Amino acid sequence: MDVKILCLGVLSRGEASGYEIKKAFEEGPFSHFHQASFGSIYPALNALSAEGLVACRAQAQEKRPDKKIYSLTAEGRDFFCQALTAQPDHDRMRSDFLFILSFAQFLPPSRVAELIDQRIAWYRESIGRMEDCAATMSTPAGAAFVRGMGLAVYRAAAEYLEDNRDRLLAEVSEPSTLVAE
Amino acid sequence: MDVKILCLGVLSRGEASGYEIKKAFEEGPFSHFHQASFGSIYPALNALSAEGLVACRAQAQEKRPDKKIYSLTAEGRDFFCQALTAQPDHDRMRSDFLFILSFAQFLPPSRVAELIDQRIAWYRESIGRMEDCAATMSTPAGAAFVRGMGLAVYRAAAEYLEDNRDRLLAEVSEPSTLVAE
DNA sequence: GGTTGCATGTAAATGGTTACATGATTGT
DNA sequence: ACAATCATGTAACCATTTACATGCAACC
Repeated sequence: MDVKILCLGVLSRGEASGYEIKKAFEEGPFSHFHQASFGSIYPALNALSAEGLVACRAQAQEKRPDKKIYSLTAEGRDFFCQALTAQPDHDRMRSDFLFILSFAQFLPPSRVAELIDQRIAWYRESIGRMEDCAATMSTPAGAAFVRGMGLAVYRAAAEYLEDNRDRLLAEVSEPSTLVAE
Repeated sequence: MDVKILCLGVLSRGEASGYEIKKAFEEGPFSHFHQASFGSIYPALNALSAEGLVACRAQAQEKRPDKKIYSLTAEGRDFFCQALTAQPDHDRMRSDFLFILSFAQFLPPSRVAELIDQRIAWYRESIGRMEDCAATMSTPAGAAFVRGMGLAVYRAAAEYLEDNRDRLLAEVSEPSTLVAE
């Protein structure tokens, strides 16, 4: 499942420029489970164009580069639907936050507190954004379901951090309690 | 935060071979938020050895290649602790499952059901393994905290899928309900 | 007789990010 | 004055995965 398929997915929801596709991965409905940079999106769009899976229409703009608005062709839609039937790869997650935190005993407790507090704030902010998005935009059933799952997971993560923060701090501050029992 | 640091992290919990380090990412305490393959672990270990951050002791084995058991040196431990103080990168997650599911309306409902059921089974299995792991092994405070967070998140994900599965299936089976309201 | 587990390693290919190049407009 | 937003694109670089190479033992 490469960037080309991801672009087709964004375009299946309506025409868009490369710039707008990037935003879909940065802030939009895909932001919490996929990402792509300009350096991969623009070449992907050119390749898709060459393969006839997307159509490109240049919209002239004053004092800016032409905005290239891409849309799915019939072949592109078929290709995308077929790609969706493939068995999904395992999720890949890499969290330096969790890695670092799993060695909390090697860090000063104040740093552990800071890391957790930063992360809680980040989750709360993301949750807020996703709720706004849910309230504002009408979303197809699948996307709404996935957003709901993202919300459920982020809420669980934030709650866990809030509920267990102080316990961890106590444990890393007084390691004797662990050894004593 | 590259594979070298990840290896140092595993080794900070005790000496291990490359093969055992791989297992830590496959089944062990890091499996739900990081991964690494042999092709990256073995070169990383050689580089760390050359830099003096790990020591290597070959354990002869009959009819098998020597098992190379690595352990942290004092410099390795310092280096690792310093690396932990860096501000963690943003988590990167890529989930083809969520991507595909967000286009559920393009798939046959039976396939949507299958995808969700597979995923629920996967979460339940992972949760079981993590609970066993928690019951069996004594873990440092940080690692226990992180595992608890993994459990909380996986449970929330599995529950969401269980609770909302049928609603999504109804929506993708009768799209008229969405349009009608 | 085939797969899985143990055990290490290399080379090629992949797939992607980062940095660069360009440039006007709007906001602080 | 400086940063951010809009807008596209390329090239160099990077890290990692995949496939290959080797080989025995145990299990089914």
